[in-house]
Amino acid sequence: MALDITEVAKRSGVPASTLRFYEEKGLIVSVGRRGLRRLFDPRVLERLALIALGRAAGFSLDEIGRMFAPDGRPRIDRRVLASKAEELDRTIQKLSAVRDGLQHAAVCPAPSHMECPTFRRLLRGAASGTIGAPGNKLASGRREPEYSKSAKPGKAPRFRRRNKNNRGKP
Amino acid sequence: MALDITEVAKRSGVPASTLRFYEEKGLIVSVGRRGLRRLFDPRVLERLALIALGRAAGFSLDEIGRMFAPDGRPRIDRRVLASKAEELDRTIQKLSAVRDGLQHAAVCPAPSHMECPTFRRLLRGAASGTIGAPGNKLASGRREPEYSKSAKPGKAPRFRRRNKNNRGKP
DNA sequence: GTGCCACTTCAAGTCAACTTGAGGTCAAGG
DNA sequence: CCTTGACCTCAAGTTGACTTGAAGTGGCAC
Repeated sequence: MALDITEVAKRSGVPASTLRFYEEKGLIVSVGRRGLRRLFDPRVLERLALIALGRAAGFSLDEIGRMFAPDGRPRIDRRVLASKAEELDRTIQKLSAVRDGLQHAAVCPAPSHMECPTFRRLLRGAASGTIGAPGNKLASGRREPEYSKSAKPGKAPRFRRRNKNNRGKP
Repeated sequence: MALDITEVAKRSGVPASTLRFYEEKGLIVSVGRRGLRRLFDPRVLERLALIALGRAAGFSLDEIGRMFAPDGRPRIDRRVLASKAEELDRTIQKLSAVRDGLQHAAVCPAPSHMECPTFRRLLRGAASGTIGAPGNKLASGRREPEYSKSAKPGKAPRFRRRNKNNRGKP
C-alpha cells in the first residue's frame, strides 16, 4: 500500500530531493522505511497537491506548514484564504496593468517608447510604487527590510518607500 | 542641476544602497561626484521608473540591462515586449484560477476543504502542474535546473515534471 | 582648522526553496 | 556471496536582488 519515494516522485512530479526537503521541514511525513528507502502513505499525494496549491497562491513553505494541524489534517483558516485571495487579486490587477502597457508598447507606432503617452503613464505607475516587482515578493508574505541601524528613528523616516506592494490599507 | 544620491533615493523611493548596486550592475550611471558623493542626472528618475516597470513585468535586472542600448537610450525590442506580455497573461490566468479557488474555499460551507468539489478541482490543477508557484519564478525567465548528473540521458527522463510553468508551446 | 556625519568602498551576509556532492548503506539480482 | 544501483545523510552550494558591516574620506558648519 505504501509508496516508496521514487514512486511518489514519479506520481507527483516532485523530485525526491524536494520530498526529503519537505519531510525535513515537516510538510510531509514518511510512514516507514524499506531498508533506507522512505515509504509514504498514498495520501501524501494529496498533501503535495495542497502544498503546490499553497505555493501557487503565494504562501511560503512555512506558512503552508502552519496550515496543517499538529495531527496532520489541514486546518485552513478561511479568513487567511480570503485575505490571500484579495492579495492575489491586487497582484492580478497590477500585472494586468503591466501586461496591457506592454502589449500597447509592443504595437505602439511612436518612434521611441518614451514618446508614447500610454507607455509614459505606465512608467509613472511603476515609478510611484503602484506596481511593485513580482518575483520573490509578488504574492508572498514579505518581510520589510529593517533599516533600524542606518535610518535612526528620530530622523524623518519618510525616506523609505512605503507600501511597495500596497501593503497598507488603500 | 544634478541630484545627489540621497535626493534620488528620496524622489524615487529606491534606497541609496540599491542605487549603488544598480550603478555597479550598469543599470544607471552617475554623472560625477561632489567629493565622494555621487551625482545623478535627473533623467535617472525616468530610468529608475523604467527599471521598476521592467521588474514589475517580470524581467530580471540582467534582462533590463540588456534593454538599454550601449548609448544608454532604451531600445526595447517590441517582440520581447509582446512575448513578455503573453507570458504575463498566462500567469494572470493561472493566478486568477487560484484566486477564484481560494475565494470559493473561503466561503465554502463544506465542513472540510477536502470535501468541497471546487477545492478538490483546484487541487488537481495544482497537482498536475498547470499552475506553478509564483514567487521567484512567476513571470521571470527561469532557468531549468540541470539534472544532467543525477538523471542520465538514457534513463527514461519522464521522471522530471515537464513545463511546471507552461514553458513549452501550449 | 577641525570635527562631524553622511557618504564612500568592498566583502560578506541574507533569504527562500531547493539542488548538489561526497561518502555511506542496503535490498535485490545474478 | 558479492556486486550494483538507488537510495540514504549531512553539509555546502546556488540564484537574484539586495542589505549590512567595517573601515575610510571629505565637504561643510562652526
